[in-house]
Amino acid sequence: MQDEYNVSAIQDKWLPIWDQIKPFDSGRKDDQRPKKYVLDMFPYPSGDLHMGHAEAYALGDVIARYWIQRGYNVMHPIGWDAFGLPAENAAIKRGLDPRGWTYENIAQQKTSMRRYACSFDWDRVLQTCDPIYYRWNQWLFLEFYKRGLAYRKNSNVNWCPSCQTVLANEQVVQGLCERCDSTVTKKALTQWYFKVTDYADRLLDDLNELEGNWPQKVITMQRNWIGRSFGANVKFQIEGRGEPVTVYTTRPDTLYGATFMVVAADSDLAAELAAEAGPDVRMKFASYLDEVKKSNDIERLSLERKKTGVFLERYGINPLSGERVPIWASDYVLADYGTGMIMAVPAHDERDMDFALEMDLPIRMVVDTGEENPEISKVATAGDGKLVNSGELDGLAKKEAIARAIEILEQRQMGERSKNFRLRDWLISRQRYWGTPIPIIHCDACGEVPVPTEQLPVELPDSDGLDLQPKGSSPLGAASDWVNVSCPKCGSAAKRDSDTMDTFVDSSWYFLRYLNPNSETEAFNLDQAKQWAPVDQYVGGVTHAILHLLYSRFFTKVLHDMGMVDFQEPFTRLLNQGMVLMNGSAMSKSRGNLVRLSEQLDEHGVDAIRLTMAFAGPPEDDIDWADVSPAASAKFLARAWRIAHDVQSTTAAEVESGDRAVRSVTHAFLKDFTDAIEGFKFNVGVAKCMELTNVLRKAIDTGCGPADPAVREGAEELAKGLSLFAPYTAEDMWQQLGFEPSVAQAGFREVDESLLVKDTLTAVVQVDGKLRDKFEVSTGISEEELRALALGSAAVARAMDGKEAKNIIVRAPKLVNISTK
RNA sequence: GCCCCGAUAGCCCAAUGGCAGAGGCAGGCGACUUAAAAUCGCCACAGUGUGGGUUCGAGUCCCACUCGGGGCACCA
Repeated sequence: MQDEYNVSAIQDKWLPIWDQIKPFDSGRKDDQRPKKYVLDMFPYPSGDLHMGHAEAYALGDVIARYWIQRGYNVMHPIGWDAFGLPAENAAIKRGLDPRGWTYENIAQQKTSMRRYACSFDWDRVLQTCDPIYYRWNQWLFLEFYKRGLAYRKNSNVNWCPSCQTVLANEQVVQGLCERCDSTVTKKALTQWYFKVTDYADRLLDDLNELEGNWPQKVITMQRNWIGRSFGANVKFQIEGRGEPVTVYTTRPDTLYGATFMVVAADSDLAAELAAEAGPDVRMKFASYLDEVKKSNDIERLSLERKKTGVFLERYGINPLSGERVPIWASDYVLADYGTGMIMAVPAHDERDMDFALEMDLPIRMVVDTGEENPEISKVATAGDGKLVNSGELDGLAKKEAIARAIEILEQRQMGERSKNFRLRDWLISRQRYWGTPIPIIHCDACGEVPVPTEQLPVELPDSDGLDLQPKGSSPLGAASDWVNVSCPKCGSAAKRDSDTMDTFVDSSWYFLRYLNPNSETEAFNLDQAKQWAPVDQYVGGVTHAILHLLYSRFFTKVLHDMGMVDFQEPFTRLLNQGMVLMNGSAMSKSRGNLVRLSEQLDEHGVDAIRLTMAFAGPPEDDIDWADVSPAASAKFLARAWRIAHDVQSTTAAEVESGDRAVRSVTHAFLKDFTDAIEGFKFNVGVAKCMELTNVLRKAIDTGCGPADPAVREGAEELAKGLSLFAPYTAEDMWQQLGFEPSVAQAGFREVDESLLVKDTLTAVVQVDGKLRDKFEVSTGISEEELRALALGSAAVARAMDGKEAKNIIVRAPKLVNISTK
């Protein structure tokens, strides 16, 4: 046993011992402990771990280790989100095989993670690029397909010219590619989709159950993203067209104010309406459409941009007023929202107002909101008010008018109540190599034919000889041995679908795969799912607030409907950790402010870095590495270690006979520490450990001395508390105290409430809210006694300065407040 | 433009409506030492972004504003 705290020695010493005793094995059949599933978002293997990983895994580990310490059977697995573009791009750049590159990175990260001493169950590791994993992506895809939840359609999709692949809506941020920041363009392509919109209502409504357990921010972002609105579908007859067209509006009350209609320029309907107009219109429309197609989302969404459009010289008939309204085509109406056509009410909609002003179209106020008449002010009013100029709706308030308008439309069979979502279906096919092949075979005779499940997995062909350079179509198409197959239905020559799946498919259900990551016979075991799932605590960055979390929620609901899981939400609680910054900005090589994790670990030790991460502040806040001091963390750990080292009583010491004041501090620590950790206030938890350390130091040096059993009791609980942040140090302390490993499972002492009760405390007297006197009183003092004491105080009399006490509030035993006003 | 979160000491951060300070960093002083490091001890520093309000009492609750961060933003 060493006499000095030696960081590198204890790191080398404990790792092999933990490997042997496996304190974090969650797979024991006879385990009687209650269950807890703690999950960290799995990493992408793009090189070694960095500071951001170090923070995330330090915090997740605090939670996992806390519940182990509290006697739970904690499943805390890790794996790798191993498919995806970065591996492929890096592989292309270096002329390597993406597979080899990926597995090398995984090996390196795994080594780093083990050294970082995360409480992972290393028997549950998964890698999404393993056929044994992605086979079940394919199986799930086919199950979705069977249920009509996976389908192919042709539409204008987001296209990243740099990545040379399509993107899901969620992957386009401000018109830019989420990955590479290129400007995203549109392209008409036939692509695979998952029908998330079928689940839109549930995805929105079930957010209510997460309230309080997920960060409000994430819930709000998901609500915005799903974007449900209620309104009405309204039919307008079109002159010279047999069928009426339907428009969606949230304001059917303003129907009488509809002075024109607008159809999305890039919609089929616009093309049709233009085609049947005069040659003049056809020409103007064609050139306008050309321009619209050239512009990208950034230009389209620019606020300064003037509205543009073409009058189609066609007219619709207002179903309520019978009025004839002109139809325009414009790009400010979206083809893929609602019906791609709107009724425009410039008086009460800012966008329609802008268009009306631009094109000199009439404005008619139909809701008097009390603001200036929009016909004059040229400013649209959207608030509540009284309906005017609206026939049978006149005099009604907005809400009643909406209901009444829908009622009338329904009576006349010219419309009905309706709702719409901002959420679109999830585009899942990608024209890249390093992903899960879509298990469909295209046959000229039979069409889309699912690969029979017994033929799964459809393994990725070797990348040898394939050109992985992005070129707009999947590299797999060129793997002729692989792509050419016979149709499973009719046997004639057919081709495999050569696209691969979005990697967000992989991560949408991985938390269930951890239950039995090596199974060849099922995606996950249903009984195991009953036992372990859903995830009790999920930990990860807020960057996945929409994408990954929405998709996982969608998958969970589908799996629920398939009868495979008995819950509807995958992640019961969610903690979003912040980022690690340096001098106020994100670390990057190009900024020159990169802090290397490996160097930090070498310099200060694993425990000090982990502790620094936990102590820096609330977990959801960003950590500026310039503001924290890993050296100070190391110093504190040495100080804590010496406490254990200095203890002179044996494990047989009777704590009851120990110094009461020290014991009282230890038990208060147990209570406060527990509260802090459960409330995610890890920084406070660390501070409590420091406080206890300070008290024990004093007790040893100048108090009851190192042989007092109370000091041992305190040191033991300190080691257990520290085990959440600094596993090596804590384990070594535990050994210094005479115990066998592992401290991770030692379990906190029960809080002895009787030790928390104090005989006396300091009561304070305020005069008009200001502190004027204080004195020691018995905790059992009565209100009358305390009042008398306060009124008898000379300091209080001075403060009252002869004024009369108007009101005396007594809160025995702590406080008296005398007001004189 | 709309919505959300935040603002406490030189810095990072604590504080069930009840004494503004738990903890740390940086700083100062002292003990130990031949000296330094390490260690140990002690000290100082703000009245809580601004202005109102509720209350016996407000960092904490309410309203308005300023600044900072984040989200959404032609979705009819």
